[in-house]
Amino acid sequence: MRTRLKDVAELAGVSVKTVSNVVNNYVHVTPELRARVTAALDELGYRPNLSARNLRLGRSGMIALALPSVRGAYFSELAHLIVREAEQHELTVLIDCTYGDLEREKNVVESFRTHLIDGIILVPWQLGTADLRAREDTTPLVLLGERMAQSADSVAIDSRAAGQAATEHLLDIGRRRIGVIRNLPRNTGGVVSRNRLNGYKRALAAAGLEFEPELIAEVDFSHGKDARLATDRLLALPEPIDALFCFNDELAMAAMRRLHEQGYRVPDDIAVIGVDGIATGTAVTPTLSTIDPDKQAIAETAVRMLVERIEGSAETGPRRVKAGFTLVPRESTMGQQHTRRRRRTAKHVSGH
Amino acid sequence: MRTRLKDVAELAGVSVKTVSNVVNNYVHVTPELRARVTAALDELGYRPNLSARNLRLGRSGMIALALPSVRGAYFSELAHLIVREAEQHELTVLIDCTYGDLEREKNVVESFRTHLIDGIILVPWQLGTADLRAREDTTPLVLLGERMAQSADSVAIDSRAAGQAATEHLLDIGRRRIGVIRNLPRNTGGVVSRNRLNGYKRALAAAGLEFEPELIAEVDFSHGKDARLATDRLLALPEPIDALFCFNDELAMAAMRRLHEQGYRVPDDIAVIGVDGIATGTAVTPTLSTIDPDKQAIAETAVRMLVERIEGSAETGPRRVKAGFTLVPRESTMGQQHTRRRRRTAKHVSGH
DNA sequence: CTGTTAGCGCGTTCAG
DNA sequence: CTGAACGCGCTAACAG
Repeated sequence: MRTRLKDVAELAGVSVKTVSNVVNNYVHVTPELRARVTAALDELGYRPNLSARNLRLGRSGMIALALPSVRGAYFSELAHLIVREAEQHELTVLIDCTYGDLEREKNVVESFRTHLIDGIILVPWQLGTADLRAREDTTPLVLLGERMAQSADSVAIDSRAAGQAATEHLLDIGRRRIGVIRNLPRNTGGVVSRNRLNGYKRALAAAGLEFEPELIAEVDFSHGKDARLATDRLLALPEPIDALFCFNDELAMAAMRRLHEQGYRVPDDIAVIGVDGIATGTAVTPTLSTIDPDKQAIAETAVRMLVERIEGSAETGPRRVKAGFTLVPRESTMGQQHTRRRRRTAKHVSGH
Repeated sequence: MRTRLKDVAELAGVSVKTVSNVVNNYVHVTPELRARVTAALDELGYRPNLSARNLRLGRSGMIALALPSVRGAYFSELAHLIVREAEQHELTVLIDCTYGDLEREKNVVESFRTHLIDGIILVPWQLGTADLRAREDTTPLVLLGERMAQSADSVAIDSRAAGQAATEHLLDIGRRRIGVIRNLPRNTGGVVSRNRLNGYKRALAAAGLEFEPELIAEVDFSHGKDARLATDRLLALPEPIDALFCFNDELAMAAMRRLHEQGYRVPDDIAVIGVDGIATGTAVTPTLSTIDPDKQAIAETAVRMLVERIEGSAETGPRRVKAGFTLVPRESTMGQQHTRRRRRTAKHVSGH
C-alpha cells in the first residue's frame, strides 16, 4: 500500500537520508547508489507524504484564493490567471468561495486551514477595516480591491479613474444624459462602487453637466432580474437617457438585453458601456464597450506580493499597488461601422 | 508567534491531551477545566497545525479538482457547484489547471500533491484508457466525462442522446440542412465529440435525411477566431444551411456573432443551438437555445462518489453514472415571439 | 559522501 | 476523567 522512505531505504540497502537525497535531487550521491535507490523507488511506487514534509518544513506550497464566487466571468478569468501565476512560483491554489458572506470572510483571514496554507489572496466583499485591524492570524494576506488598503497589502485599479474614463467616453460620443447601474455597496465600505460613481460625477462636472441622482439605479447582484428592473426604472424617466454606464459587464449585458426587449437600439438610442473586460463581451451583438482592468497585472502583482511576504523579503508596512486598465470602445458605444473601420482602438491607463 | 498545543497546556496548567480534548470538542472534560483551557486558547491565539493533524490522521480534508481551465463559463459554473458541494462534506477544493495537456493530466492522476489530497475529480482531455489502466497511484479518482468509464468512476450526460435531442429540436422547427461545429477530439478518445456527432446522425436518419460530411466543421478551441472560420466555411457551401448545431455554447455565441456580421438573421435564416447551458446564454440577443446538462447533479454525484471511495464504502468496480440534461429552446431557434408566448419550455431527460 | 538521530505538532494508546 | 509517552513520515543537524 503506502510505502515510506524507510521501506525504500531497506529495499535499496541504504539509509533513509540517502533516499531522501535522491528524492530531493541532491547532488552529492554516488551514481551507483542513485541508480539502486531509483530502482527501489519505483519498484515500490513511492509517493512522498507531503503532510509530513510540510510539517517538517513549516510551509506547504499552497495558497488560498478566496472570492465571492468562481461562477461569474470576471472572477473566473481572474482565478485562472492567479492559478497560472502561482504555478510559476510552484504554488498550488486552494479555492474558497465566500459568497460575500461576512462570517466566511472573517474565517478566511482568521482561521482558514491554519498552518496549511502559506498565504491568502482575498477579494473582500463585506469585510471592514476594523475586522482587518483586529486580525490575529499572521498568515500573509493580499487583498484584491481598493478597500482597507491601510491594513494589508492590496492591488486594484483606480476605480475613480475607471469611472471617469467610462463616462468621458460616453460624453466624447456626444451623450449627455447618462444613466448608471451600480452594484450596491454591501457594507459601509463599498469603496469600489462609490469611487466609480465619483469618477462619473467628476467627468460630468468637467463637462459642465449637473449630477442628477435620479439617473443612478442600484442593484444587489449582477443577476438578470435585478438588472432588468433597474433598466426599466431608468427607461421610465420623464426625460429619456441616451447612455448607460454599468458597473460591470454582466450587468451591462443584462441591460442591453432588456433594452432590446423594450425596443431600444444600442447604441443608436442608448449607448452602453461596462467594466471588467470579460471575454463574452466580444461575442455578443452589439459587442460590448468596456473598461478592461489589466487582470494579468493584478494576478502577477498579487502573487508576487504574497510570495514576498511569505519569504519575508517585503518591507514592513502595507503596500498598495494600482493596476492599469484600458478603455475598449466597441459597438455598444461606437456602432457597427466602428467594427469595419478600425479594428480596435484602446486607450491605456497604466498602473501607478 | 506560533503557539502549539503544548504552550496552551502549560499556560492553563493542564496536559496536552486535555487541551486537545477541548479543541476537538470532546465531551468528558470538567467545565472548570474547559473554561481555563478556552481562556488560554484564545489568550495565546492558538491555531491548530493542520499539517500535523493530517499527518497523524492520514487524511487532509482536501480534494483536487483538475480541469482544462477555469476560465470558460461551463467549467467555472461546474467548479463553483463542486466547491459548494464539497463544502457540504467538509472538504476543501484545490484547483489545478491542466490546460488539456497530457503530461499535466498524467501528473494529476499519478503524483499530484501525494498524500495531501484525499481524492481527485478530473476532467480528462487527452488522457487515454491505457494511461488510466497503468495508473499506480491509489488516490480515489472520479472522472467527469464519458471517457474511459472502465478504469475509474465517472459521471457524465449521455452525449449521443444530447446530440440527438439538439438535432431533433432543429428538425422539429422545420430545418433540414443542419451544419455542425464540433470541437476537435484531441486524442484517440474524443468520445464526447464523437458521441454527439453520432446523436446528430441518428436524428437525421430517423428523419429520413442523409448525412453529409461537408456539413461538419471542426475547430480546435472554443475561441472566437476558430469559430468564425468554421462558420464562414459552412456559409460558403453551395447549398445553404438553415441551422447550426454547435457543440458548446461559447462556440454557438461566437458563431451567432459571425452570422450577424455576415448579415444572416438568427433564427430566421439560420437557427442556432449549443450545449452547456451557460448563464450568458440568456443575456445575449437572440437568447441562445441550448442543451443544458444537469450540472448540479454532476457536481453532487461526483463528490458523493468520491467521498464513498475515500471512506471505502463503495463497491469495488468502477461505476458509471449518467446525469440528465434539459433541452432549453430559446430565441436562437424559436424566434422572438417565443419569448412572449410561453416563458420557458423545457424537455427533460433524466439521468439513468 | 553517507548513516544516525532528533524533532516538526498532533492524536492516541496506556496508566493512573 | 486526566497525564505521560509514543509515532505518523519526513528533513536537517551532526557524526563518521
